[in-house]
Amino acid sequence: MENLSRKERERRERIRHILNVAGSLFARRGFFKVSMKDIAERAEFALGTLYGFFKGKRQLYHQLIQEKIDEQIRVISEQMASETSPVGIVKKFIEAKLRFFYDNLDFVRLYFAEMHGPPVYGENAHRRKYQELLAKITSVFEEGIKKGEFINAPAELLAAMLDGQTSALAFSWLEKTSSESPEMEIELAKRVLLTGVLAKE
Amino acid sequence: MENLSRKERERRERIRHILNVAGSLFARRGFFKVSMKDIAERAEFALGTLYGFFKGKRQLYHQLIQEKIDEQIRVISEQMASETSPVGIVKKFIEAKLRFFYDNLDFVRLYFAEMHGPPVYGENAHRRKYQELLAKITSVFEEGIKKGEFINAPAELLAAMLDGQTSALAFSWLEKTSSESPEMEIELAKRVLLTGVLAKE
Amino acid sequence: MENLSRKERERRERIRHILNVAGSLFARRGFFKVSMKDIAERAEFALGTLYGFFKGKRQLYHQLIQEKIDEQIRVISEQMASETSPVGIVKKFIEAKLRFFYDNLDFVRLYFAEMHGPPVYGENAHRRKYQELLAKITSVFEEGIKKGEFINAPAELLAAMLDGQTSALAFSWLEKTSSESPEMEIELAKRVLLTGVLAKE
Amino acid sequence: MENLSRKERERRERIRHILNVAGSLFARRGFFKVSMKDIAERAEFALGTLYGFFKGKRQLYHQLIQEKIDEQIRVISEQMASETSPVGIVKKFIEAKLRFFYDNLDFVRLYFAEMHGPPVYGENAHRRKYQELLAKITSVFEEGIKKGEFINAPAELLAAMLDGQTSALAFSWLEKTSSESPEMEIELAKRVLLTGVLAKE
DNA sequence: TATGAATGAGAATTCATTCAT
DNA sequence: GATGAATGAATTCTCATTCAT
Repeated sequence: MENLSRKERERRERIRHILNVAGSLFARRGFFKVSMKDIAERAEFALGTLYGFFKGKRQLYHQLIQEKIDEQIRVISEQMASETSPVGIVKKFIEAKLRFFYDNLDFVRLYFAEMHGPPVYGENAHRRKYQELLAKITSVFEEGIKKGEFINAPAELLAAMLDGQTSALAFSWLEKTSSESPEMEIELAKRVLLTGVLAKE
Repeated sequence: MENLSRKERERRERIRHILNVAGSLFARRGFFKVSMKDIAERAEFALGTLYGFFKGKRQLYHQLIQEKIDEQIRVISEQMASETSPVGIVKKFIEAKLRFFYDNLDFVRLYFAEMHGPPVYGENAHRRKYQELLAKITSVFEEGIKKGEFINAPAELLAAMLDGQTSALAFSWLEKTSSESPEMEIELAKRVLLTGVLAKE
Repeated sequence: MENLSRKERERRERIRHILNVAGSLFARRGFFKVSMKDIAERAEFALGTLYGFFKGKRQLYHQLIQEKIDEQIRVISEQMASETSPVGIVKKFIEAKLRFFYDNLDFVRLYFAEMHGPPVYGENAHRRKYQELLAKITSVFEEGIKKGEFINAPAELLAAMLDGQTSALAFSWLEKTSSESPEMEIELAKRVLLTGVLAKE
Repeated sequence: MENLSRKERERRERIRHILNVAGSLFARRGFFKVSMKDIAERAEFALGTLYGFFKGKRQLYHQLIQEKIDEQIRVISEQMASETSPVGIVKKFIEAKLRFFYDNLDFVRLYFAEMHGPPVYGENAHRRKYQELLAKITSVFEEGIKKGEFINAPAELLAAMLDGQTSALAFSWLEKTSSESPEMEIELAKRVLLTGVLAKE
């Protein structure tokens, strides 16, 4: 994995650099309000140079989202795999998702735009990928329901609510001055999802 | 309020018609993939005519979102006002929000794009308005916490989670074949928010 | 055919005007050395305006060639139809082709570029059309050979030679100061084709 | 002429190789649809390396055409020099030109593009060179006319027709499955030029 | 008021050429 | 010399907006 020539290493660094710059711009302004010239200027490359790294604007954007979503799914899936009980898995999902978003705040808006916004292009490969993760959560809920751990309700709605709840917490970080760590939100999300907001009398 | 000349009434009808057409297009394709010509054709007006009704594309979009969000906020606020206890108000919020989205499915995507996506233009007056509603919910939670009805937790996070949870349910309607009524989702949202997903042994 | 609104008539005039301007530029500089901006400037329209008349540069060029070649084929075919004997038809072809080129000197270079040059785009619909005309000439030669009017030789080669000979005469007009009329060339072409260049002793 | 260092010999071989590759590409796609990168890839050199051999794309193309046309003119002129009578010289021209094109089919299209198409660049040195050859043919016709061998007609038109006729035959090879040898076309061209297509009764 | 042709600024992309390695 | 990454000018095409009819 490290048998890369200096050339190749530098190339990857540059691609990484451009993707970071582009990600930050896309997150702030959205796909259509960012021009290739904008990206080139911020990345300190000439306009034409970008086309040596990426086939075009679409592909650049695609790759950017792809990599992050893949990473997100991988990280979350790994965490979930460390647990066996449905409740445990769901807790891990909350933990992993919030931690990932906390470490990738720029990505939060891109994620929302791509998952919930109008399609940037015809493609929606990313949505499908993430929905596979949600499908996994759905089956975890199904199993939990069967085992009597969870209330009897449509599992895919439970999964959607879980996802919406955690996303909303991540989104709140964008608008407020961010806290030191995501721990509080993680604990809160677990607690509210599992036992609700009602105080037990 | 009805002392309107025929001319004026017709004008409003046309504006309404154009906004509906535009809303449907924006929801499907997003602001930047819809041209004024598209809107004009679908609305069966000439391109230039749109500029007699709206100052420009921005303003048209702005007004479209504005009206819907205002209506949404008004409807939800009214419902909430019919209750007095914090728990009751929160339940009403869930009911009203989901019902509104259910009746305005086109608006769900616009809402997501506008609230969570990158700003279409510099403006974000709408977000602020909706956040006032969330602020209201936040203070409801605060009151509920003080009264011992809700668990002790940052109220604005509880509000965010509530909002995310309900939005996720609305969003699920976009992707699945829609059900006959939003009742099931309303009940589920209330139950999960209040008492969580854990089955009581 | 004349029930055209003023609007429509003006539109056609403008299209005609642009095609003329473009034809002159393409003839002088070739497809790739003429930009849409060049055409717009010469036609005294704004760049974007061209796209209201033509789908794009390809289509503009395509239409330009198409119309001229269609007209050329129509004119030549009509003339040929006025004769019945193979020799008479071939003479008419020479007359009509040279006269057409004489009246459309700009088109001569476009014709050469399109018929003999590398394909401007994948398309070669024009070539095929003209080759249908050549095929007609070929069968005229075949008939003439059968009737004993023409020497016994591959008819398609006779057709090719006839075509090359006349094209060369038309091409000579581009480089020299043009003569008053094409009559001399027409007579010469007929004579040389039919009886050759050798003086009878 | 052979006192060349190995270095210099290799250099010339490489130039030859690149010119061949480029000629094949230009013939197929035309000057503007072939990029230096295309040529470099096909020639298995790095892009920048081409600029060590040629000043630029123009010059490469220029040299390619130049060499071929020079060779063609040289070969044809040599053949023509072996005869003394005007008729004999004209026959030799036909023979030599057709044979040259038959042996250099790739060149046929380049020749047409360069001689009859719009100028690739401002230059037309090649046309002038070839026209010197045609001028030679013209004076051969003039002499033949004076001697009573040829019909009395503008000699430069006779030369043009001869050239057009032979070119058309060469061009026919591009579109049909090529024959084994150019002999038939050579004999046909001579016969038709000299005595026409009419059968003698 | 309604129309839609005209405008031109702005965006993506290509490619000949240069130059540091 | 050879390499190919970097450059940026040039080109095609789109579309919000204006304005004469």
